[in-house]
Amino acid sequence: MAATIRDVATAAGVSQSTVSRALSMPDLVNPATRARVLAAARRLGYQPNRAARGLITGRTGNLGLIVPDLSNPFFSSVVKGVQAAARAADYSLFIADTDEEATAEVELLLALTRQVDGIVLCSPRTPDAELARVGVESAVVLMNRRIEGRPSVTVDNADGMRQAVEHLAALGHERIAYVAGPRTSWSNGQREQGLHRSAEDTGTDLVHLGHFPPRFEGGVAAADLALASGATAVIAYNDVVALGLLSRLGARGVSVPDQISVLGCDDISMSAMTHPALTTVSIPKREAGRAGVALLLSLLADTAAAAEGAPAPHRELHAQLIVRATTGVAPHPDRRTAGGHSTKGTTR
Amino acid sequence: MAATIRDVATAAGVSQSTVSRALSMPDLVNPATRARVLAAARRLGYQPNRAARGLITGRTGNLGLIVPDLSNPFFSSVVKGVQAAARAADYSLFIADTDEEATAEVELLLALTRQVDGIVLCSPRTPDAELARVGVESAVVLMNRRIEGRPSVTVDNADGMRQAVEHLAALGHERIAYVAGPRTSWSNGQREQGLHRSAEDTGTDLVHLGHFPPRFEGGVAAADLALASGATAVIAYNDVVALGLLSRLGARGVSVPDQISVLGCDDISMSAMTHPALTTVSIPKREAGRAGVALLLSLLADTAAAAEGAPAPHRELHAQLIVRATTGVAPHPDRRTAGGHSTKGTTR
DNA sequence: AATCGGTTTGCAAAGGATTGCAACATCCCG
DNA sequence: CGGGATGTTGCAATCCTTTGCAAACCGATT
Repeated sequence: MAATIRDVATAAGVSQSTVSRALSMPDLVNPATRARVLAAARRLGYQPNRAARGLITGRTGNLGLIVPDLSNPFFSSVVKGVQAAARAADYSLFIADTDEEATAEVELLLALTRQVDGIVLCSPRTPDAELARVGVESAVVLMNRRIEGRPSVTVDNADGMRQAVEHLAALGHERIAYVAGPRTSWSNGQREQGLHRSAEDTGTDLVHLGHFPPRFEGGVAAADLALASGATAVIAYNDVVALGLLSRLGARGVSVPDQISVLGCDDISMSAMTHPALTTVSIPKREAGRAGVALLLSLLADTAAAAEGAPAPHRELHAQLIVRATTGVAPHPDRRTAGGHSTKGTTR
Repeated sequence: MAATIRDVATAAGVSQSTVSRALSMPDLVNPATRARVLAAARRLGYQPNRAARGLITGRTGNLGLIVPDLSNPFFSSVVKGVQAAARAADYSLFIADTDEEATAEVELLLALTRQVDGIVLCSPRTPDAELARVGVESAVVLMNRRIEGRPSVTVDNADGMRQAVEHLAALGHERIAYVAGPRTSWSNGQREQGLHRSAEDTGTDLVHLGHFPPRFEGGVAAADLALASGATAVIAYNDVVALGLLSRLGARGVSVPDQISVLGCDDISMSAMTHPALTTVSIPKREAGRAGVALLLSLLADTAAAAEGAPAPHRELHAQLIVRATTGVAPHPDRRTAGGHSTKGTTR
């Protein structure tokens, strides 16, 4: 069927080795010969057989990506970044979705490892200890999760939250509710810490509202709690949750931002388009994806350095508050109603 | 590093061939031997090298999936269905996103074909003629696109639209606008045809509003045209567009469904959660994904039949109207304002 | 005891590309 | 003109599995 390297060799009147070299180590063959080989290869539509190459090089030319939920717009953006970077480097990409199930992560990791050179593990929900225990042959880059001694790409969530809190404080808000995401989310932990510190620094009250699934319905469920908490502003774990909040608030006839301000995180594309448009802490999703692949490729390039216990590379991206229309000056104090438990400047 | 079949053979005291057979053609080896082999394999953590196997069998054990836009919730649901089915059949899945660019489709198709046994091509934007010209070695199943002689999975869009129009007609609507999706979308064409016919059958006016990108902003842009058209109900190409419509209508202070009814298509998860919840034509997305893989696998199972010009298998799924809160009885005639061009019972 | 049918097993040949090593050619310098 | 350095090319081994074919083995029949 498909042309093999032998066919090209015959057509060009050289040996297989010369063809191989002409294609992958161009400066080792005579320019004239190379031209002949390239011409023959093109004419025959030759494309090296990946399996055969992989067999001898031990490399697959594939990368893997594991995400908690493809239908979460945050992750689909990350996927796009990973995809673009992988394609640019001539790698193919296996994508797997764990449906937010922690057990599936390890399973997929093990299943994938044999077929890829490296894996980007995005926002893993598996506990540190267990994750550390899993030994995989392929290089693994963590995303949105920091574990000592492991390469990773993260976002400065704490700083993002600081920007958010300072913005709200400047608008006169003195009591802010946080709608927490999954307990197993590292990013959520980082955000809580950042909020905690910033609340202390700015002298604002922080109300912590339970853990909610990072989906629209999570926000819907949290809205009533947020209202009852007496907070004049709500920061949501992510934009999807924030949209859920807005929806429920709208349904209850609560005006945003006049009666309550809402602030999201991630900056998914829909956030800019709702009415009113959502104020949010923007995270460079595509960039994170690209950075993850870049890190992975650098790891693959010198496995030597990796084995030698060079410090695990780490890349931290910046988060940026984007002020749109769901945040405004705090309503006059006597408009607020009390309720919800709170502690001055603490997360719980 | 990893154990090879030789290691297992040595450990079990048999030849490589016996190991191979014990694992993949169990009834060809003596039960006692098989047990010994299996034990050794497990002990050594042996897993066959996919590249080596692929080299000789000519199969990769991989499937490919090409979709226009991963961040469109419709497609991420399809992806989940495909993913689940592929995993269940012990295939790995390459996923590629074309960013709604038709040229990328053929490119990806060609790049992927060498590394997979089969490809699900979802909602391709490439014209029929060009698509027919591309010869790929791997089996290809079309999804949301019907081309004579090619295996495909589709949804009965026309029937879905019929349900939508009949629902609106029953509510007293006499003038319905359709916000069209991409010109290159086959589904969009099917929906237009279905609408056309149903409009004639029910004797309602149909206003065709240009082609819009199948995204939120498409709906935002279309909303003003819809209002100006004098229609009392709008059917959107898909839910995302419908959400855009709702957003803009809300911003303009138009009440849904009192002043105008809105109807989407796809039934993405967010549609059930907006306020008011979106009436929509539900499409079995996951099921479509599963069906695509099933078709692909059946094709792979008997390539003989395929070569013999057996009729290309086709599977058509049913669409189902889900009435929620964005459709209501038509406003009293004199409330309406004229405008927009229309033709009784036609699509253009 | 030789033969036969049926299982079970091993040998060895693919499959397509990469790569260490050796061979050869060429050229410069002494 | 010989020797060494440099630049090109080919040979052949290697990666790990699968599989056609033949050998070995078994009990049973003639």
